[in-house]
Amino acid sequence: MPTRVLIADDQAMVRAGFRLILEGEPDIEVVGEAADGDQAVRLARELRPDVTLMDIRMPGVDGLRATELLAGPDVPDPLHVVMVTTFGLDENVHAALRAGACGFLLKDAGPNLLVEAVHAAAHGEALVSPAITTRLLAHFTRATSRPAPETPLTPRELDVVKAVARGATNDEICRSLVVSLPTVKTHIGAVKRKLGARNRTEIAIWAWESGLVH
Amino acid sequence: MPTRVLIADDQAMVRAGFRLILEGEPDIEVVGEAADGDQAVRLARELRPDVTLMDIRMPGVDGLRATELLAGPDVPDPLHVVMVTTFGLDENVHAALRAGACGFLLKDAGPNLLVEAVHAAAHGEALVSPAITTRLLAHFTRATSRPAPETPLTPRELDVVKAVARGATNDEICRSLVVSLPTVKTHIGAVKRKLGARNRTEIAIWAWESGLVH
DNA sequence: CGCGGTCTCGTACCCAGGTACGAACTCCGG
DNA sequence: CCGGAGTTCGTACCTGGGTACGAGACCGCG
Repeated sequence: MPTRVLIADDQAMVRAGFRLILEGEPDIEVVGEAADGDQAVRLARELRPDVTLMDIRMPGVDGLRATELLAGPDVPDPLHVVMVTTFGLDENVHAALRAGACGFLLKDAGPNLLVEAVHAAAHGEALVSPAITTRLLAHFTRATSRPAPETPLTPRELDVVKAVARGATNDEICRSLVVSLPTVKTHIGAVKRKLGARNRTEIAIWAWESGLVH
Repeated sequence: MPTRVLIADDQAMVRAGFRLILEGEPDIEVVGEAADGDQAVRLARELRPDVTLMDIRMPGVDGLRATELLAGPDVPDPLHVVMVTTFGLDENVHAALRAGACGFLLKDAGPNLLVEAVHAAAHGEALVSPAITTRLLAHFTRATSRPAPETPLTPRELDVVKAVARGATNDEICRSLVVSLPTVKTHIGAVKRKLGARNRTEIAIWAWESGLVH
């Protein structure tokens, strides 16, 4: 059985283009079109397509809200929504992922990627435009690797930093590491010097940025 | 001018398959093959291909180390490396991205994705297999979306939270928001109640987890 | 208009957090 | 064997953070 696709975009030319591309595939069937978010939600609920291609910017209810209604965290059986947009601004990407989208394509992505994204989404998997993936990965690696304090932290200091980054108080730390309170303060003082932090909150921030904790 | 590609995989059949797929494209040229990591590094340095397809598991120097040597953070002019593997274990993905790879494909990805990934990598952009992207996004959204304080924060409280998440002291906050110190304390008190935070560090952590700040 | 929520400010108090010393002990490498 | 680094602990002091009130001003809404 073919993959059933719903196209939601306010521009008729875009819808026609998508339909043309997708109907060239034997195992894809376009089951409907919507011109605004409201229509998209109603049609999607009625047709239950395997994949919904959703433009972000649409009159009335926009694609973001529509996606939330169809694939958001509170929806019982969420649909697979692939966001489509002309520009890949970061806020859009964040918001789209937050809303439950399982893909994010730029309109200049080319027919191949569109088809592949539909196939991936049909299996509940995600495909994202290369340009956006690049930024996503940058985000990911930036958030996952920032080592190098000029003078390295000692093992014990790392223990303290991790605890601070979890929001622990000095009292909790000294009990969890089985040392005295002055010891904890000593370590924290050393860490602050080494990292150039002015208070424990900045230590926690550093730990998060450097991927020491998740 | 065509995109010049180097293929590094210990299995000759896989190399042949890739070559067949890629040479079907008019604007892609396979300039070399390597059967292990050592060979891959030497060939890549000599040929300077636009894109290197690199298997993770290879005899001797593995794909991860080879990628580090070709695209790692300390390399002056890094090459574009796309990792290829049969299974997409998370540790591999992390390590590959850390090593400087700009793409990550599963071998069962299909010809289309392979071609698209090479095109993307040639432009310095990244394409990742849908199955892996799914997990990557899960990772991303898990780390980026934890909203829903039972009672929502007011705009002014959000201002304070952002400042706290930057590591600001109460004194700095009250000067940057042009209010008095007691006002800042009031807001922070309210935020702590709403978020169930025990101190300002936990507020900062919440802000980071919820994607309020980067 | 009256009500509720938000933002603002004040005063007062307490304690956790941070600073500044000094001083043991262990372990390791030159 | 000796020096340095790391870890531990102590005492004393000060500041910033957090709590607990109360209260006035503003604004939107029924």
